[in-house]
Amino acid sequence: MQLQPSTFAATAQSRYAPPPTTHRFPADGDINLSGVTMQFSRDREIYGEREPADRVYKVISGAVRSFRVLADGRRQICDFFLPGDVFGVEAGVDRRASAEAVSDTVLMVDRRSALVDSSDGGASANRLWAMAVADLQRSQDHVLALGRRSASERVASFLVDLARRLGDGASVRLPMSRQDIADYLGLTIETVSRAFTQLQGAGLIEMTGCRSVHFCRPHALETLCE
Amino acid sequence: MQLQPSTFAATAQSRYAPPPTTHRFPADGDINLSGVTMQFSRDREIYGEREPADRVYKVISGAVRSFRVLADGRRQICDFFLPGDVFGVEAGVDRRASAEAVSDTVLMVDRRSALVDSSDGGASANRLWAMAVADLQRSQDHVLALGRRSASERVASFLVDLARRLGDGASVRLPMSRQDIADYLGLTIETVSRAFTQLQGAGLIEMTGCRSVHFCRPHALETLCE
DNA sequence: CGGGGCGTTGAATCCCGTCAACGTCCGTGG
DNA sequence: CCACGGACGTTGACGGGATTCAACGCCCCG
Repeated sequence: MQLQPSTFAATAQSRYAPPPTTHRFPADGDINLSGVTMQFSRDREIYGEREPADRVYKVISGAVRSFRVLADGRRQICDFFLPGDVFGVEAGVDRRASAEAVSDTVLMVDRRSALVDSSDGGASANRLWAMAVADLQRSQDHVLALGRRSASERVASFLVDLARRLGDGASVRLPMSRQDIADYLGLTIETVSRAFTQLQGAGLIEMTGCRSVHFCRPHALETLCE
Repeated sequence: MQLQPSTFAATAQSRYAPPPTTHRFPADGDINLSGVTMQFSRDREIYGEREPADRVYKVISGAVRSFRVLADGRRQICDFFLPGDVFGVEAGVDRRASAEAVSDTVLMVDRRSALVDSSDGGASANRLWAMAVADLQRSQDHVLALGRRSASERVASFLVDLARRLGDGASVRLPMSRQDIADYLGLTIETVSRAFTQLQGAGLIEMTGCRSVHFCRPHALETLCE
């Protein structure tokens, strides 16, 4: 991991670049990081598998994917991190996944020890525990989707989750490509694309641009997710 | 949740009942529970979804499945807990999954508060955090398997994982039914069965009884898992 | 001997993956 | 200005792996 130039590289195409979003509700706002910010241009690696897990991050703007790859190149995205999310704490001594910037991204970085060895009588340790439990619950939702949902149901629950985290409840702007969505949902880009058109055909969503989704019947969409 | 009679019900068929196994390595032995033991006969509920998460458990003998079900009855097993494992800590105020005894099972139970509000300056909170992180890593392995592995690969990695936890490295005795395995791996019982015969046909395993697996080429089996 | 629980096997079906073609948008450069 | 190329997304045709539906075998037990 190294410092990036302070201006983004030209890899970001304006067509796909989302308007800069900043989390309105500082859900993890009580986590104080040192205030050092770093910028990562699209597809830039933040950390790699098996590297020492000595830093923690908070997303200021942009988006991050955490993933693992099998020996033959199959990739599984474990989670996306969005503005306001803290990540990099969910590890032992070494990383078990890689992390990359989905789009041009600004992160706040701190040494992990700043969170771990605090002398506040266990309060911060409790906070770390709560964060790990929240990550675990997200991961188990993921397991449920991958194990027991159809392609369209996976896409629907993905959209609902994304809308809760950065949408206004009626629409979302997707920060990631179809390939990223496919690798998160255990599908292929073609199947993801077909699921979108299928949900649109059912009158559940409307695509206003391939990265912008409007929810026509939010309740019906949530019903698909159990 | 209520106390079970001290003798097991007759639901356990001797044919499938594994020999009582007790973890030889007390991996979580530093977690001191109160010493109250409870017995659960096969398929008995330990706790249900949405119940208050006020107790923690440690498996003494037997096995436990943690699972969630969709509205239409599809079931996804999130994890199995084996002798030595501590579970029930991985929750917020309410349970997000149900837990049942896979076979006749003995648990040690304690109030969750006994672990959480300790006054040891955060040492126990750190231990809780480490446990949650370990659960998270297991869950992410699960995500990888469900998202990007074929049926045979899932069964292979399941066997390898199980052998590491309660086998002797060369063979395992499965505590759970084909239906449980299927619901853990996101498959059907028929597909699981075919994967077993396929692995056997490839000379990787040998079935000595449908609940007993011998590893003919352990290294080749692990290679299948990445 | 008959019945039920559990597991295996076979045949047909279906959903998703694979392969390919095409469309769109954007940037580049003649 | 338009031609060209590349990245990304969509759609269609086809094939394959998993599911579905069904039959059968095994074992235990009444």
